[in-house]
Amino acid sequence: MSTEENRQDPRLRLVHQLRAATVEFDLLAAEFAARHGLHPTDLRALIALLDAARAERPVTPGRLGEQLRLNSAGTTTLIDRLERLGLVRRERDTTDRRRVLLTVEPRAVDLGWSFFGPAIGTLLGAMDAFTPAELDTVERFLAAMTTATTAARTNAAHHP
Amino acid sequence: MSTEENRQDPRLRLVHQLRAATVEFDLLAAEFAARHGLHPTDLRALIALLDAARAERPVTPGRLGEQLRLNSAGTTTLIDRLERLGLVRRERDTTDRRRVLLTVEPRAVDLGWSFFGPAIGTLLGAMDAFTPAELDTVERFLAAMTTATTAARTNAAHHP
DNA sequence: CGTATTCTCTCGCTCAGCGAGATACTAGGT
DNA sequence: ACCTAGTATCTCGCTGAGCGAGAGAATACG
Repeated sequence: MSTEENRQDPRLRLVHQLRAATVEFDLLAAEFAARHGLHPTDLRALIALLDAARAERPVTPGRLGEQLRLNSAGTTTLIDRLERLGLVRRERDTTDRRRVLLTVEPRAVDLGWSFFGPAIGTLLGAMDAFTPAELDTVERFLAAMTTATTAARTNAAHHP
Repeated sequence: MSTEENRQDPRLRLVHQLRAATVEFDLLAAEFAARHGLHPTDLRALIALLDAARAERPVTPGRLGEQLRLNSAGTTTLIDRLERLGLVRRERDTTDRRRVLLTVEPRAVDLGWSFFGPAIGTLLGAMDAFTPAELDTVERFLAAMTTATTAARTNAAHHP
């Protein structure tokens, strides 16, 4: 996509590849968002909500806003937006009536699959060129990179 | 980070890992942006500009806006912002005087390295746990995934 | 009970990005 | 030379995402 230099260190080349993949993923997400009149934040929220739904974890506006790094006002607006689009529903928690529980509508699940389904299919297809052992290596690698990135991030956050 | 289910298909698990890595990268970028009073778009622009500078490719507002999917008005505002921060400079192209050429200030390069340098160092360190052959496999894998994602994206774009 | 705490929402504001159009320059035909 | 079409950037006015401050409602805790 961007530069086709003859990089020296294979490890640096990998960092670059990793970033290229990230950029491509983000572009795919942006494409999806734009097509459905969603803002980037809406999509991030939707993904978080679908993840939580699959894990049967209840989600409140507070938790969602925290995860997306929005303040409470922004979170309210976000949920208003998603609710207006019929993607999510607010329900008062019966045990703690200060809280609101967010439930994703079936429409949201369908929407997610309609777009990411084919994309995931393409990815799975491309994985056929690799042996199980190789995929295992890649999985370890990705896990290591994720951990390292998290470490770098929290390091940076604690080191003003 | 999100769900810790016992997924069946290792390939699906990999898709998930890939997404997790992407999310973590984006969070790191957001952390950097927030710390320096940059908007997400500013950071994307800066990365594009630094890439172009390293490849010695000249960048005009038009090209930049195209890459970031901004219209001309938004692009002008973006460059105004970057210029006000002293990260970039506008210069009229002498051969085609309709054009403006953007050059990144040394300050921008320093800024980028001050943050991503340590992060990249952490990533490189984490790669020491893998053999060159393994890293080679991972590189092929990432390239395949990037290509597949691009394909899925342009497919979706052409299939309204 | 009263007081502090927690969770969500409202209000007013700032500013990123959009659409429409202005401006300035270049290219090509005649 | 001139007129027209095309290209690159910028200006203006507007919409709306997200912020800070704080209100309102429910719970926890002394």
